[in-house]
Amino acid sequence: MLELSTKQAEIREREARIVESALPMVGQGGISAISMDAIAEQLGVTRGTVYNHFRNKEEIVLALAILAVEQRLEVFQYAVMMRGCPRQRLAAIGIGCEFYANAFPALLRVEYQIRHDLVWEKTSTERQELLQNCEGRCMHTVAGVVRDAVAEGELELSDSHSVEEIVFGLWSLVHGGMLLELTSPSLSDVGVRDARRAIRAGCNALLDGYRWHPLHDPAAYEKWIATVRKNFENFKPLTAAESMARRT
Amino acid sequence: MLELSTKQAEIREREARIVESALPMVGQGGISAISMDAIAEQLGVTRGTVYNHFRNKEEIVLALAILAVEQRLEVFQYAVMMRGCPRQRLAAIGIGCEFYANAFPALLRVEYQIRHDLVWEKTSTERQELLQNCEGRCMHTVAGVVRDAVAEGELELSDSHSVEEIVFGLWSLVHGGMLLELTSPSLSDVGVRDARRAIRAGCNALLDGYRWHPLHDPAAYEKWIATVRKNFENFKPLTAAESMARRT
DNA sequence: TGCATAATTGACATGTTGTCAAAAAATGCA
DNA sequence: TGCATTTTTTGACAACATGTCAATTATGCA
Repeated sequence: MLELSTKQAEIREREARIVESALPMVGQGGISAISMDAIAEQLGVTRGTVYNHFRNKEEIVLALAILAVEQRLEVFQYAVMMRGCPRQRLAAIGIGCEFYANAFPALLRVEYQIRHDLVWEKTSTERQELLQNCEGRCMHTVAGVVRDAVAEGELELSDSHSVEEIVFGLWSLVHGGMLLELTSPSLSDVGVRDARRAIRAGCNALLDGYRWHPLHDPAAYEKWIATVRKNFENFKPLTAAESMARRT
Repeated sequence: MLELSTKQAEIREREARIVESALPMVGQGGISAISMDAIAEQLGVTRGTVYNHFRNKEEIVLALAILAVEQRLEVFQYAVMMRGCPRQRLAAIGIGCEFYANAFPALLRVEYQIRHDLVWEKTSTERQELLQNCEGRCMHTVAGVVRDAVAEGELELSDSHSVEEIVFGLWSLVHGGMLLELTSPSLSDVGVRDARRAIRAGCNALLDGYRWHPLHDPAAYEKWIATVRKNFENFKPLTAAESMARRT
């Protein structure tokens, strides 16, 4: 009984350790930088054992992506709990995205890496669904705030401004902007010094364009995001082990 | 003399053929789907010869990316020539992006693929600079329209709305949105049926948010983009061979 | 303790990349 | 044209990584 739990715990824990040791690799050099050899060596086992947990590299990356999106979801939910009007809470999610990018740069890269290559062909449907479910919950969190805004009369929907399209617009802007910041070496050559600031400005302009009230007020906004940033100092990250345990 | 030019032409032409035959591979399965063997076989030479042209796979991908951005630049310049007020010409560039994505899906994928992996470590600085220069010219084309709008009094700049930040905002939104459309299998699950429409709506809202006049008028907009789309039917694509030749 | 089951190992087959000396072809020159 | 020189091409080779699997070892349970 004691032996059993010891062994089982070891195996369970190893799954998290595999994923953890793959993270810096994929974070730095992409999927192809993952080395099964290196992972095995780091864990003190042979490659065969690693393959016992994950059928291939891609499966590991997918597991990492799930971890990433779970962490992001955690951040979003933390942001959305803050007290403020819907537009403020939406801004908090935006600041949450920045916080996430700062606190978990490798996870951010994984989110981008996942959208490529033959990952989708080589991985199991179950894990893929796990990821999609998680992404869906992220979007749902944002959509909830948009719906609150409508309910409270801050925002009026139209046929070209559905809740989903608004969420998609914000998502695209933040996602695209951060990707450019991360991967475009020539950004500052082109005159964009502070990509984050530009993304925030873009989001505010976008919301103003949707006529989401109260319209952007620089002073009030700066004050609010300072509060939000302060709040995020108390955010408790999700560990790989916790995330694994949660799924069982 | 005749022999010389024959041989040299063959080599020059082969460079384009290598790039062309790599395009569908990377377009489908990412960088790792490029097979030097397959390329060599398609050209009827051995691998060694291919390595004589490009030091490694990544260099080929980079060459493809240059081709892609050159094609995009061609599209942008075509769009920007259309007769209309600055906001209309900017919309034409947006439609140009859609046209580009439809007409050259593999090139679009290359543009995304390039932003990953160890491409930047393994490739030559010269080719990297070629790409950055080309990207810069793309952004410059867009920035020109923004500056026109300012000159004509359609748009007022502020310290949070510089020309560069506006271009970056639009770029992020379109880039991010198209990437999501391309790679997010769960988009329609989440309620986004027509990503392109959502991107257009987002761009219009963004410009309205920047208070770029004339503000969005659905009827006029639809009419204008119909004209633009019609115009694009006469667009003449740039071939790989032309692009190569141009660089010499 | 001993047997059944599960986990681990490491050698192996396969495939791909990038290198390089030798062979072949092209070029230039007398 | 014939020959020497330079360039291009070739194919064999080393290095390396992946994924498989039969044999070995460890564990769980009666």
